[in-house]
Amino acid sequence: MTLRFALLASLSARPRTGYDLLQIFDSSVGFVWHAAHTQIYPELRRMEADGLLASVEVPRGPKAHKREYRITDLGLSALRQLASTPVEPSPEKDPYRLKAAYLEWADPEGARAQFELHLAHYARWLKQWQEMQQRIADGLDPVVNERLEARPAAEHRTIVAAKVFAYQGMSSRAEMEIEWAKQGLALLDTLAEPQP
Amino acid sequence: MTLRFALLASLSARPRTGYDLLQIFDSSVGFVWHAAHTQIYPELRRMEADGLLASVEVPRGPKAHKREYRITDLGLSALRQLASTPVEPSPEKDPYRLKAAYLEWADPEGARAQFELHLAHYARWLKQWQEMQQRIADGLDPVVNERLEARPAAEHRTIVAAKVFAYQGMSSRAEMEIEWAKQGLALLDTLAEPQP
DNA sequence: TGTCCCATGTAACTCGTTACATGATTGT
DNA sequence: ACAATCATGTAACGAGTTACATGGGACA
Repeated sequence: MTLRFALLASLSARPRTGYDLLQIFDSSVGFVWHAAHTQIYPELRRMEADGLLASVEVPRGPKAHKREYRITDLGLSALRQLASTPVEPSPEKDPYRLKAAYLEWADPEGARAQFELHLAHYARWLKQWQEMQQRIADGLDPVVNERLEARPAAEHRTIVAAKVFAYQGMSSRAEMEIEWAKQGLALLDTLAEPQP
Repeated sequence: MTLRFALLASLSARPRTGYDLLQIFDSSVGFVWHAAHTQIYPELRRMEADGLLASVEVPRGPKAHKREYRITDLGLSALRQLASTPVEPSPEKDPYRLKAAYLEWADPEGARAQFELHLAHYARWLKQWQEMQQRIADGLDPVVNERLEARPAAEHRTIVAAKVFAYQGMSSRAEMEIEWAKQGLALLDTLAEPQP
């Protein structure tokens, strides 16, 4: 259902091909919800079968085609419904904390490497998310700008605020993860010291 | 693989039945990695087939039985291997931030209800995780204590520190989520005000 | 005798990943 | 000519959820 929501939301700005959506899932939206082409293409066809999308074949060069999907009225109401229905957060499944809980079974180098990977990963993404947040706030993100053009001016404030708020949340998460990984490395140092 | 890790780790303290593990997955370990009985029972059988576990049938009453699993040497080395091998964090899939990014499609009450649910959920769990952390630090958690009894005293410091550190991470996550949800509610208030 | 709790299962389905494939177009 | 990019697909598998099912044991 979440992929569906992401696709409906992306297509609510303007019609796009599966490939266009793939690009978006490798950048903006994909910074929050990743999906592979092997999942996107079949899902688009299913959504069309369900009446949420409609598609046209667009020629490209003399022989090739691409298929462009637009959201239908049914799709729009599905999007509004998904967006408006609160969902109970699911039971936690946190692979990093789980692994950390059984740290005693790891050799020290393995444990250290894990925290360092964790740190590097979230440091890298923190940068991405912060840049994205800045870009949107400055009105420089092309995907968001396309959306603004398609929507009435009265909505612009909300649209920008929502996107900035989402990426801000991603950044907070990253900062928390970085802090935690640093504490993990510090913990390994203490555990390496001989006991008093 | 993560469920396997969780099961191996749980069984490294002492032999247990599927039902025992279920209890644990409804409390301690399950506060970090949730799993249902429909997933646990078949996985235990597969792990036995793979030689990671061995089981015996234990009578209970005159007619009924239960099956108790213990970790084998192969299982122990699999556990050590899983614990020691660093894993690259996966691409982000964050349903909360995704939904927030398209807040403009939600009706205001729906959006508010979502943030309130989010807040209540993580407030509830923050309490659980903090209590668990305290209980372990104070040597009062029965599951951790069983583990300590089964392992040499030299490891005790590491075992307790790892568990406390994991639950500390869960708490940090919860605090971040609570803060974010509060900002979301505040954002909805600003958006409800008329523009200057 | 009824109601929990103990204890374990199957089957169908959804979601997501990985591997394998194909062919046209654009630019150097 | 070749490489990179555009564009889309299938198939097998693994992980996880939901629904459906069953039966014994303990205690009031």
